[in-house]
Amino acid sequence: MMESDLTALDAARMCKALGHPARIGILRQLLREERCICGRIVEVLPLAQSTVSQHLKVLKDAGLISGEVEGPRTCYCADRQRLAALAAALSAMLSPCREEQR
Amino acid sequence: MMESDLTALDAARMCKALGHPARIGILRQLLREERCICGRIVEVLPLAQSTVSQHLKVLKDAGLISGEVEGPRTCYCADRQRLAALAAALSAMLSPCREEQR
DNA sequence: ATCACTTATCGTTGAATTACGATAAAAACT
DNA sequence: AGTTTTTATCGTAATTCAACGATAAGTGAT
Repeated sequence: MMESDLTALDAARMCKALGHPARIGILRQLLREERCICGRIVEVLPLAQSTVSQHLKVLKDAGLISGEVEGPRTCYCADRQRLAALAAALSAMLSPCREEQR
Repeated sequence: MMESDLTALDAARMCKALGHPARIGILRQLLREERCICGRIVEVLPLAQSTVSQHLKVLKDAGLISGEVEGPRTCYCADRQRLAALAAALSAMLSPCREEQR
């Protein structure tokens, strides 16, 4: 047992965070390059730095990415485990015989 | 090959639709009872009929449920295939060796 | 034809989201 | 100390969302 089940609320929070093309793009980029500084993402996306920073915050608050300060910059990483948990939770919704989830 | 790949935009649209606890609840209910009339969902959720109807529309526009009129009522069904496609798309994001998606 | 029932839509309100530029804050360099 | 670099935060405007009650529109029964 992995104890990574999500509550419906947690799943909703994550989905909400993923519910914007820019944030999907950021997550993609983070998965592609493993580690990314904010500025790198700003390079890739057609958005202002402040906007990207806000999107990063949303993703972080949802637990989909982590960011650690490294000197003057902040290095972001995708949380693959959490993303996997979300995918699993959606799949689990489909299986007919599942125990009640909170 | 199943040709059910999602564009990032489509995935974002679906996630956005799932990004509200009420809509997760509606989808759950629909998966539990297979077919549900709008009124049935109104019974289960603590929301006004008009609000539920709106949420149903959002889910339908995202392609996560379908609804067909049956006389005076409308019968809704979860689109398991689409939900599975979303779960698969999220999982696919995690696998390192994947072809470019649009 | 009228009535009851069911659901979608309209109109409205308040709250949240999205985007941006400007600014602040922290670290590294000269 | 001052400058540069990098990022988070603030303030703001425009848009969208969420919720509700009221209403309309459709069907079926009396």
